[in-house]
Amino acid sequence: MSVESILEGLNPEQTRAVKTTEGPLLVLAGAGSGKTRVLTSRIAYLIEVCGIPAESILAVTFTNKAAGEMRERVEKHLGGEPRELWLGTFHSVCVRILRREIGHLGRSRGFVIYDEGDSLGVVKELLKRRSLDPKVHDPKRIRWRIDQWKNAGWLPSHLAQESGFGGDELNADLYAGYQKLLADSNALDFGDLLLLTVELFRRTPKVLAHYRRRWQYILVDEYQDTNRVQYDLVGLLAGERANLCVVGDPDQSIYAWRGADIRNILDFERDHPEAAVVKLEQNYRSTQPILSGATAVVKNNAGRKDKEMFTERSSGAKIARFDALNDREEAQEVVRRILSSVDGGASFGAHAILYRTNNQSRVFEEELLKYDIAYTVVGGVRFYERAEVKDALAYLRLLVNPRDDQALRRIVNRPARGIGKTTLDRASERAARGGLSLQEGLLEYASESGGRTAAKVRAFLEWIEAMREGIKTDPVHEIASRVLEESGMRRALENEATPEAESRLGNLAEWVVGAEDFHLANAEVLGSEERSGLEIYLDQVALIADLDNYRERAECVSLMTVHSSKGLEFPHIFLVGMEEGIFPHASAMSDEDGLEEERRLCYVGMTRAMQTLTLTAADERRRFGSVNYQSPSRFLDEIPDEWLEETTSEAGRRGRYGGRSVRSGGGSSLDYSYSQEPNESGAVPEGQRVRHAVFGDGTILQSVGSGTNTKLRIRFDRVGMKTIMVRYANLDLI
DNA sequence: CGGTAATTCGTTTTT
DNA sequence: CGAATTACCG
Repeated sequence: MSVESILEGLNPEQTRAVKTTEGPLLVLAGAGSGKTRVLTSRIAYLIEVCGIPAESILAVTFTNKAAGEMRERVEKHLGGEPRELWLGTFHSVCVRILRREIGHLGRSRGFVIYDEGDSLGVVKELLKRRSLDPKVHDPKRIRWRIDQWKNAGWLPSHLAQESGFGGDELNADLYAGYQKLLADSNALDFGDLLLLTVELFRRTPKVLAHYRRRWQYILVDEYQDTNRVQYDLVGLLAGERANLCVVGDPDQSIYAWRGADIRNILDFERDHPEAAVVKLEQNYRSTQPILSGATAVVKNNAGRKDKEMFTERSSGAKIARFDALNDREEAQEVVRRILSSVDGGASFGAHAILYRTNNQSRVFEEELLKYDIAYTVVGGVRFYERAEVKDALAYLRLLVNPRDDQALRRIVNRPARGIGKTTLDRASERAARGGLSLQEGLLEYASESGGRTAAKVRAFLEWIEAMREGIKTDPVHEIASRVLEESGMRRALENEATPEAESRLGNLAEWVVGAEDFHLANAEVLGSEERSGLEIYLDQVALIADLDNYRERAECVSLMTVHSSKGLEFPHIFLVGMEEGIFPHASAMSDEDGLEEERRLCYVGMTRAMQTLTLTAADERRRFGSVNYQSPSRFLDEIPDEWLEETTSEAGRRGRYGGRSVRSGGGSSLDYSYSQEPNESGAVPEGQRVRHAVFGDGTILQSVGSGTNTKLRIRFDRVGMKTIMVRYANLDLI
């Protein structure tokens, strides 16, 4: 591969960022400025042009998705991915290091990774052992506090030397206890992965020297979102005179709540006085109104590093603003606009609905369902966090690590096998007293007492032991199906015979397929690895965020939080719920820092849009069952009129609300009830001609289901076949 | 012990 | 309002 083809199509600044390979480099890359392109070209340039061996390069991102995208593009440049190149998330890189080196910290290399739920379980267990009332000492808050400490780089052992625990003696003590419990279970939580890697490097200079020598070139993506531990980690690896390239955009720093410190990027030049700085200011994504509108908002932040983005897409629609009466109408209007955009030739997949908080997705989902529009929700209840999938995974975890108390707790009685709370409490007590794992506690209990329950416990433990046969060698999906069969999970769900159970079975089937995909994708590597396929699989799923699995499907509207949308782009963006208290969120409104982060978040959301951007707000919003009165977000006022266009809905004002002027008509409030037409009983004559507000006229072909869940298969003259819920659809008989 | 009824509780954003 | 945890009875 030639220099020319690597640099082809890059603008002068991008080229400079690629070619400045020696010494520290700060790339300030605005939204849509081709940052990923620069990073991947740089890797290709280092390898192909400078002749740097791939193993000397480390590239770190925040999400697996970003890592995957980079990997793909590097492959394209180089015609194959060099195996020795380390390219991954902070967390996955740390896991890889710890799997080799954690012995230096006196820990076992066979550790499991605890997710947030597991970690909360540990806190609860700890409170129980300390006889502390969870009502008084909120487990969630304690877990959060511990997590903050970890993000800030504090271990309990630092307590003596430092004052960072700030008089919070009880929590500091609980933190120590929490770490002890984790260690007893041979488990690490997310924070530990980073924190212990830093600790490892600090305590064993020999190990640090090894990795430092290896990685002569380090690249860090999204540097503005690094927290203290990540900053330390990068600093340790890069050393004094590092070829360290960090890429980021201070305006897109949106993770302060997770410990990210925007100063890491703002102070890069102070940390590395000899650093070169490249600013990428050309936006290749958005039209002028979108870019200008978004920039105008973020410019209201004080202490901002100035940066002037520009675009050559000077034409384009203004930013649309729509004020709805309530959240329902807001959703209806958004869906209506999506449909009309699709009528105009766009695909559903070109549209994304972005909101501040996950719970806002609900109304939009309902509306999309009404019109039978396919959609995907990113985040919310993630696949690997669904109860049944977590259960199944817990079985696998327990097979690998008998000391995984949280996994055992989860599945010991699922499906019900007569080992209930009391038994578990007794076992747990023994475990606490004798310093045993929960499984050992159970064993002790079962061998010391007779009776029916003890027999059941023995049977269960023996079964688990038997299941451990072959887990080192068998393909993951085979172990997975074995667990589903033999544990009785599958049978229990089948016997339930409810739609929920049905969907769970579906999820589990999908899970097994996923495991098989894993096996196939890694088949050639697995034999040569020291660790078993199952172990590697468990590492991987532990670090998967929902976004990582997200594949854009051309026919699907995407729904996600603004946070999740970072790094993505869509031709048409709907940024919804633009109201005080929601966006900016109430919890961030009291201090200036919080407000500025919200503003950056707003900037991130707006700059996802390529062609059109629609901002919506509602006057009334249902929350906790009661109605709240909302006022429009201050961010709306911060967009100059020149780029903004207020629009009203045609269809929304007519017909549906009986021609009432819903806005200025003087307090007539829209009720939430749905039209029940064609009739209440749901008995709809097939062949009946109907008129739909959006789809137009059509003929009913089939009626499925009964009561409020009746669905109609309708062939519309204009848009073809649709399946529609009677309960929701506003149908008129004609 | 296990299922159902009652009550409580909550909403930020996530690797 | 709805999910999730707890209380209670069979």
